[in-house]
Parts: sequence; structure tokens; C-alpha cells
Amino acid sequence: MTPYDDLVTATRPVDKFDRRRDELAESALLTLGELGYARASLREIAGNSPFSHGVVHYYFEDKLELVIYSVRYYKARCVTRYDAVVRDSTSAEELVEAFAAKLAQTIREEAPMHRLWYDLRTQSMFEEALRDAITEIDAALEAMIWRVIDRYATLSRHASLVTSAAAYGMLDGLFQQALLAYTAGGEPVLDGLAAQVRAILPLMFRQPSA
Amino acid sequence: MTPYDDLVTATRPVDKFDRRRDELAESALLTLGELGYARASLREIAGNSPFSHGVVHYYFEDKLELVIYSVRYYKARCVTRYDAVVRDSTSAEELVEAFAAKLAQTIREEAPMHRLWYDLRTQSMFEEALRDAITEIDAALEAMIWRVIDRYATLSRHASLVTSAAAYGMLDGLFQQALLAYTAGGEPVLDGLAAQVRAILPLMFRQPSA
DNA sequence: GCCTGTGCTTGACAGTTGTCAAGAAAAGTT
DNA sequence: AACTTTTCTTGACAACTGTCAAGCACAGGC
Repeated sequence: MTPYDDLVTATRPVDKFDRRRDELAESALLTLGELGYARASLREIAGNSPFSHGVVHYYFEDKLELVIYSVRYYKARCVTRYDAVVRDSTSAEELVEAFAAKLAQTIREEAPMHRLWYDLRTQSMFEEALRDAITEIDAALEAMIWRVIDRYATLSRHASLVTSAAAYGMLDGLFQQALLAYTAGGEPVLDGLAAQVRAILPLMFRQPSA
Repeated sequence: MTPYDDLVTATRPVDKFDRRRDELAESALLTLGELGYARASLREIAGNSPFSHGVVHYYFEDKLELVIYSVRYYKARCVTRYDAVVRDSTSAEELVEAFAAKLAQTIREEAPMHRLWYDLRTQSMFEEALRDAITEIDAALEAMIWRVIDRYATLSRHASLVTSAAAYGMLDGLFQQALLAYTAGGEPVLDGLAAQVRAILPLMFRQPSA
């Protein structure tokens, strides 16, 4: 770390360090997603990476820091998952359709990551050290869902009947249920999720009298 | 086990055996609820019981069998939790009110058991050996919720707009959210849960035009 | 070409885990 | 009272865990 490095780009050395952390996080997510938090040992994690098991303590304080860093690293990317849908939809019906499809797609394509998320969120009820990070990510996910709900309200010209927390809680429940069923039963259940969302989202808004 | 024992009561020895299993399960639930599935060791479990750590393998094949037996033992009691509410309510409003209160109460009084349940359900996505038992209990919980929904439909004379699975998924999501918040923030959040349920349950039925 | 510091590997550590066998203790039978 | 069976405890086992220190490899600066 020479002085003029800092002149060129103020955060160069940190960046290099952080790039390795990201690389490790990416590898860790593979194993964590496969085995879950409790059963993913550092040796197993390192085994699925280009590095040896000792390297973790060069880049992270302990296992917990690696896990938290990893899940933050993942979730940072995916809290914008529905933003394109929100932006591009031009009618409430189109929005619901695209949103439901995207929900099913992410289960299909990233089931292990979602399993890991629910695992960590549940562990945070037993392990206080996890709580802050989980709470923060959960809030970001709630905000993500609310952008969908709010957009629906705008497009349909109907005020939402539910709070942000309630909308997130309910949709998250359906999502988790679908993930569980998908894990046991595979592909077929995803159509059910889409159908559920199509049926339920409109109920959160003032109904056209019928 | 003498022959005439079987004459007196056909299942006597089994019952005695099972009574000890229940006793062990009850102790195990204490520790499991406190530490979660992964961190609750057999020694810790036995430590919170009148027995020593070796006794587990006299009554159970392995740790998994003990855990599954324990959670089954607990859930068998509590899938009837809302039946009195269902039976005694004489109006839809009264039903919602009593149901919401009961939901909050069970978080207040049995939070560790609920944490354990969600822990095990999540672990079942990683550990196939858990899946059958979890699936079965989950179905029983869904049926429990449906009895409430169905009763509401009868009392309010409005057909339900959601399926059994959807109703369970949504309410379970809200419940889990409240449990998480309660674990971090305590008592105050429970009022929020009751309010949410009051607001949301009616949305699952055909609305009075408004 | 030597030297220094960063990056990484290796091997060991102390502690914990589920499991089980050997036998003590208790209960039941004759 | 002698003997059998059931019940339970103790102590050991191999495997596995997170952690960390010692040292190798290899870059860049002199």
C-alpha cells in the first residue's frame, strides 16, 4: 500500500480486499444454500471455493461475519427484483400477471438462496447476533413489496386496504409456503402460487362493487 | 412382558414405554424451544430432564426421532387451539375478535414452541428426513385455520374468496412476522398483530359494497 | 538479488457432537 | 431370597467443529 495509491483511487486497497470477500461470499452462498446455516461448515464452504479453509479468518472475523456478509451480498442484488415489473407495467392486470410470474421464476431459479434466507431469519430468533442484519434486510424486502402494492394502487386507482407490513407478511407467507411445497414437490406447485397471487392481490384494494 | 399382561390390557407395556417417551419429549421441548434444533444437543436436552444423556437411545432410535416425536407431541395438543373460539362465537365480528386475541395470546405464552416449529419447518427444506412429519403437521394447521375461515363464512353469510391453502399461507405469514417482531421487540407488537387480523380477515370474503 | 509484506495453506488445538456398549440399579417374578 | 428383566448411568468412541498460529509462496520496492 504505497501513498500514491491512495491518490489514484482513494479506496483501492480496500476494494481489492473487498473483491476477495465478495468472491468468498459467492462461494459461501453455494454451500449455505445447499446445506443451510447449521450444517455448512467452514471446511465445506472452502471446499466449494478456490481457497482453503483457513482463508476465511484472513478475510472475516468469524463464521458469523462471513454468513452475514454473504446474505447481505446476495440480498443487495435482489431487493430490486420487481422494480422492472413495477416500472414497465401499464395496467393493474399486467402488473399482477408479471409480478406473479416473477415470484414463480425466482423460486424456480434461486430456491436454495430463498431457503437460506428463511433459515437465517428463523435462526435470528435464537441467535441475537444475527438479528440486526436480518431486521435490516427484512425491512428492505418489505419496501420492495410495497413498491409493487403502491404501483397497483396507482394503476387501478384504488387505495390499498392494507399496511405495508401486512401486505409483506401475507405475500411472504404465500411465498414461503410455495417454496416449501416446491422443495418437496417441484415445478408443478409454481402455477398454484401464481394463481394465488392473481386471486389475492386484488383483495387488498377497494373492491369494485360486485 | 408376560403373556397375561396382554390379556389384561393389550397395550400395557407399550403405554408405559410411551409415557416415558412423552416425559422425555416434554423435557426436550424445553431445550429445543430455547436453543433451536441445531444447537440443542442431547446432553443439553437430558440436562433439562430427570435423566442422563444416554437414556435417549433407550427410548428413541436417534436424535431425529426424538425431535420429530417431540414436535408431534406438542402439535397434537395445539391444533385444536381455536376450536373453542369457532364453537362459541355467535357473530363474525366476535369470531374475528376472539381469533385475533387468541393468536396474540399464543405468541405471548408459547413463543419458544412456535420458534421451534418454524425452525423445524425450515430445516425440513434441507433435511429430507424431517419432511414427512412436517408436511403432515402443516396440513393439520391449515385445516385448523380453515375451520375458522369456514365458520366466519357461515356467520357472515359470505362465501370465502380464498382457498384453504391461501388463507393459511397468508395468516401464517402474518403470525410468523409477529413472532419475529415479538422476539426482537416484545409485548407491544402483539396489538399490531390483532389489528392486522381484524383488518385482513374480512377481505377474504365478498365485500359489502362500499 | 535481497528483502519485506501481503496472501494463502497447512496442521494442530480444544471443545462439542451423536452414538453406543458395559454394567450398575431398580423392578418384577417365582 | 434368588433370579430375570427392565430401566438407566457412566464412560468412551470417532467424527466434526470454529479458531488460530506457524510458515510457505510470491509479489513489489530497493
